[in-house]
Order: sequence, then C-alpha cells, then structure tokens
Amino acid sequence: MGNEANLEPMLRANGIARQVIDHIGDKWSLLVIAALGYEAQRFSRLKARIEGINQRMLTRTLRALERDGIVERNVYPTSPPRVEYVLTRIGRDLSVTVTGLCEWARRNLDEVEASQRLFDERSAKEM
Amino acid sequence: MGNEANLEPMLRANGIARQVIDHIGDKWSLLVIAALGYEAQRFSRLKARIEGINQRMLTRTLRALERDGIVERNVYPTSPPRVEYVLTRIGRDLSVTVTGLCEWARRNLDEVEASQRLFDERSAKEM
DNA sequence: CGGGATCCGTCGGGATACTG
DNA sequence: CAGTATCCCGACGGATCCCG
Repeated sequence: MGNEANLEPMLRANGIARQVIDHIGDKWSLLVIAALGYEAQRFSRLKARIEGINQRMLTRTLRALERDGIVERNVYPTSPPRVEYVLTRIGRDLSVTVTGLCEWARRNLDEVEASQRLFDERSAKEM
Repeated sequence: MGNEANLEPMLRANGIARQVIDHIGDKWSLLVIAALGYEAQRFSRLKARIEGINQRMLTRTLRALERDGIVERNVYPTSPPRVEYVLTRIGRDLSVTVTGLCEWARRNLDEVEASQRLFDERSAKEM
C-alpha cells in the first residue's frame, strides 16, 4: 500500500475523495450530519427531523458514522431508555464543509435546474 | 425568507443536502471534479487520471455533470476527434468545497481508521 | 423508546464488445 | 479517440415484524 508521494497530486486527491465518498456518500449520511448540528439529539428527534428516513436506515447510518468516529452515541439507562447522539470533534469539523456544500447548492440550485432543462430540451430535439 | 426562526432550520438543510447528494453523491462525480481541476482535459487524460474508472462510467458521470451545468463539453471535429471537458463557473465554485472535503479526509483519515478498528474490536468482543 | 432480524426489490455500476 | 449497447450482479435501501 506504499504510495509514492511524487505522483500527480490528483492521484492522491483521488484516493482521498474515494475515502470521503465511502464514508458520507450514501443516501442519508449528509442529512444526518446536517440534522445533528451542534447539540446532542435523541433518536426519535432525529427521525422526526429527517424527512423520509425510517428507523432501520437511521440506525444503520448512525452506526456507520459512529464507527467512523464522526458521531458519538450516549446511552442513559433510564426508563424508558434514552439514547443521544452528538457530533464528535472531527464530526463538527466535517459538518463545516458539509454546510459549505449545502450553501453551494443553495447558491446554484436555480442555475443547475435551468441547465438541466436546457440539456433535456436539446436531447429531445435530436430524437 | 420568513423570519420564523422557529421552523427547524434543519428541514431546509434537509432538502438542500438531498440536492447535493443527488448531483454528486454517486461513486465517481467527486473524483471527476477533483481530476478536472482548473484546466480543460481530454477524455483519455481523465480516464488515465482516475484510477479504476472505465469508459462507460466516465462518460455517464461527465454527461450527468454536464447536464447539471457543472462541466462544459467542447468538441473539436478534427481527426481524430478531440473532446475536452472543463469546469464551469459553478463547477469551479463547487470544486472549492470538494477540495475542503478532501482536506477534511486528509486531516482526519488516521483518526477515522483508528476509530473503525476500535469499534470493530468492541463489536467482536460481544460475540 | 430504540433498536435488531428478515425478506425482497431496484438500480448503480462493472465487464465486454461494437461503432464512427 | 470517444462513445454506445448489452448483460448481469450485488449492495443499498424500503417494508414489516419482533424484542428488551
């Protein structure tokens, strides 16, 4: 696995980007990170906040993020049981760039959609 | 927008994050954006730069990015045909945050992997 | 309340071969 | 060189039921 540091910088960015996608490129991770924000949140709260997710996918996503050290899970053995999730240090760090992505989308969504319509119209004409 | 600061801000972030993932959440988009950088690149160059991609997936990814207005496609009808791809304005804008993601990964990859090992060991013990 | 277990569909994406 | 056309598989993810 030894990487030569001198190969094109893109090759390294390549592997790095791979890692990013492997960790947060699935359907729900970004949403969970965004929904967590900076305060600890209970499972049911998260589920309510994230439109369209079900228990299973929320559990799986949280487990994966916990495994990556992005989310911390705290169980309080009260009755009824109470489980809270909170972003770790690197999780909060990540959420900053995630926010950057969301802002990009907010800034450019209109333009993206306009581009799509144009593209689709041109595609239709050729048929 | 409405100054009802009380409507959970997350609900909006929710939809926005959805958009982001729908556009660049697949396996190759981030890699293509990173590989494009700031100069126009030919198809074959990109293919060589992005380890593990094949023609079909590179074509599909480029088409999707072109449709979103993130990548511009320029055909020079020489012989042999020559096709160059370049990031658009919003594409370059996006690539900034993509770079941010990659830097996050570079900074924290060690910690993420350590966390994974810990998590996996603990999981194994319980069985 | 916060999960785990199971069943099952779909679709992303890989391999390969062909075309202009 | 750049792109299209088929075939096909496995994982991602949804629904549902059950548990401590």
